[in-house]
Amino acid sequence: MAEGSGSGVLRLLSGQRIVDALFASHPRQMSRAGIARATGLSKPTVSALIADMESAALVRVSDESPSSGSIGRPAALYELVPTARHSVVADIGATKILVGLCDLFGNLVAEQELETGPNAGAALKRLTGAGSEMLRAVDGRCHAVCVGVPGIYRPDQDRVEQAFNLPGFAGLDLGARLAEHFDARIHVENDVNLAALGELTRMGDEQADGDFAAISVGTGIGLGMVVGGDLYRGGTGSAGELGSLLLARPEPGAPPVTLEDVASAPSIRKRFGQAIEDGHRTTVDAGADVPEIFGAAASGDEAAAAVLDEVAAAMALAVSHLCLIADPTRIVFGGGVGANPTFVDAVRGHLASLVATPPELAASTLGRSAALVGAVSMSLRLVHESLVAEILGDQPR
Amino acid sequence: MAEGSGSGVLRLLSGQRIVDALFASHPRQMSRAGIARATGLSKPTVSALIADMESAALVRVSDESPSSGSIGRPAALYELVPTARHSVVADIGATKILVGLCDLFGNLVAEQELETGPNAGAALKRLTGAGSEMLRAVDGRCHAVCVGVPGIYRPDQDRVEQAFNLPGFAGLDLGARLAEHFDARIHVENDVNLAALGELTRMGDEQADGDFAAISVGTGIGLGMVVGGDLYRGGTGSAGELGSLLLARPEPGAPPVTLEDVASAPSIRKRFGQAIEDGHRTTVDAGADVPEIFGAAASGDEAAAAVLDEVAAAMALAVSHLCLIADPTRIVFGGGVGANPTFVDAVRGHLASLVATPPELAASTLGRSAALVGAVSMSLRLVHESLVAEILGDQPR
DNA sequence: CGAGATTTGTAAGGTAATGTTACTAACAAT
DNA sequence: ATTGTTAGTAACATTACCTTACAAATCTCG
Repeated sequence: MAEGSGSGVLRLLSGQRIVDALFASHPRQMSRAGIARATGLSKPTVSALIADMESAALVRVSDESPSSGSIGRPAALYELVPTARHSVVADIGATKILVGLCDLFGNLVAEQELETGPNAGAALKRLTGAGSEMLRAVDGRCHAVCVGVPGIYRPDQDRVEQAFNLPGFAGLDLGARLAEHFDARIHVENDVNLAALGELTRMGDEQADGDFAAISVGTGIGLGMVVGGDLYRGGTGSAGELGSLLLARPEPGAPPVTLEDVASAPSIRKRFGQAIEDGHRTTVDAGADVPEIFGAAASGDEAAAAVLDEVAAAMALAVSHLCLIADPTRIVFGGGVGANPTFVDAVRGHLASLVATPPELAASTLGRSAALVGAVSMSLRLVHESLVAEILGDQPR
Repeated sequence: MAEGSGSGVLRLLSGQRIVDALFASHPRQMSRAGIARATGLSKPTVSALIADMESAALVRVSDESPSSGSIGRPAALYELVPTARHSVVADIGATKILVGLCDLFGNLVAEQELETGPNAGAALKRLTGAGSEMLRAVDGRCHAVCVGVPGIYRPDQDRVEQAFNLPGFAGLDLGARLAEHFDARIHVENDVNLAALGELTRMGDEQADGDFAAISVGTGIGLGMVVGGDLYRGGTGSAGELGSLLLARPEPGAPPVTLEDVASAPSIRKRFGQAIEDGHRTTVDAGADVPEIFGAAASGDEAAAAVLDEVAAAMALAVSHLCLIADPTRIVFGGGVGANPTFVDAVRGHLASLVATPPELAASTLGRSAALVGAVSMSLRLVHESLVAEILGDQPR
């Protein structure tokens, strides 16, 4: 009842240190003596905790060659069991849902693409069904579920909001719905935020020292930020609504011009058509899609170049605001428009004249799976947080 | 040597829980039994730790009436000794330096105003001298020093940068200089960031659930943000350079127009003179200062109202960007211009048409001492972090 | 091929810190 | 005066750690 500090707290701390050391080592194998050196714990302590973890099937003795070549008694190398826990990850998009299953190390061991369709309930059922099926296939327990949605999710109210591309999902209590199917830690997150997390993990952990932003430019425009290793969500969960950013003070009577009105994929196509009507020369069809337009711009097409310049200038202005307010050290552009290197180059050119020390700009290499990679990363965080407590806490006290 | 988990870690955790409970209680007095209830620790444990803290003069038995009126044996009420530790706080401004001394609870027990002067070295000497004198007066030890500067401070390099109003401070290794005079934890921080922290503490801890921003508008324009209770500094420590924000895409050849070009105090005065030249009617002198101009605008003066409208519109546009990118729940305006309620009202009016759900806007009530209050708050954080370790860690092992 | 070196892992004992139980102390109310 | 209630303490048990010492397994060198 007392829940004091003496009942296992220290043990959990020590266990966490061991698991952290195992995750951090390359390759993820260590002898107990090595763990003791790495963590500062004593050898007997490590042995005792490892024994518990082994009986809980969290770690096992590796089959590897017993590290021949070194002097002394050969070590018994322990490694984490990748299948000890699985997580279901998903990215709900306007037309497709990506579902995956990842193991303790974040390896995607299964992946599937579903139709979103018009009916949120049916889509959700397909999602949970696919996830459950994947779990059954590996005969695994589910430890965490992380789902990305193209809208604002308020964790305190468990409601999806402003998911305009997703009929039926508005107001949905997605967390509770998922909890009906999975006895696991549930996490719902904006898809652009997850994409930012995905890009960050792809970059390698070491470059993640500064603050980081990911801008997704496609049908809409969104911004995800990672601050000090954690996602930044803002006071009401609606940070990063970059698409609604005003490019200039609205004239009285005239409708305001937002970034999305200039730099989203539909706007770019419309502006290209307009540029041709305005008499700009071109070799491309007026109904071209964005990659064609940008490709033409890169090879000197006048109308396409004019549009690209206009679009990049608008985005550069928005990025300059972002830099002055939030000062990220690196920005990755993703989405159908943003991942285009021609686009990023053009933005970089404009930005140089707006900001004294512009941050690094890069085009995403993850493509459509950025949010799913981010969901994996988020799942791993959840696992790291609670895995040790679950393993060691359920011991007979 | 081993530095394992067993050497006092648990004791520190328990001690921290006790001190936290004491700081959180109102009034800051608790019996040992009450502490045991509040922390979940057992009574003997609490007694042992309190005994150590009492012998270290961190806590003492309160003189208060022994809580008559309640049944049972009267409790010995313990309280933190406010003078157990002191912190030196300072706010270095362009013309004045505010120096203060605060106790364990953040009460300012001494305060003094110095001239900044043109010589950084001499100013620093006056500052440290005043601080040392205050410490001598209370016969106290210095636990933390927190100093605010009007520029960017990079903790990793210990350098003050972009302190344009502060001749001699550019490139100064302020942290090391302070460490020469005070054997204490040293913290140097941008003054606007400290002001944000000050406004936050003034608001009361409870309103601080969301994210919070403070915008200082005076000779220059700065932004400080508090995210999840912590100051947000950005990737290179230069987040919040709101003054340089561009109000529109710069026309080729023309100089870019920044927020500071419109909404800083000098710009406002200049624009008011311009408005009169342009033929706007006025009852105020053309060389009026900002409070006079805003006062006239409030009572219907045409030229002043035109300038106020222009200034507020520009600020509202910048705030709209801030809202879409960072989504604060509350913004406080400080500084000579920003603290003016007429100004805040005008910005609020413009913002309503730019943002769907605008955050709460308020004028600062702290005035010139906002940064000093923030420095006190930051000092208390430092004290909270290291106080228990210092008291309990120096026990004979 | 055997002795020494070297490293891993285990066993035993000691220490630090906590919790539990049971007790005494002090006061209010009946 | 007795009873009840709450505060604080003393003694003991428990947890979980570290240290020291030692056994086990292998390599190296003479």
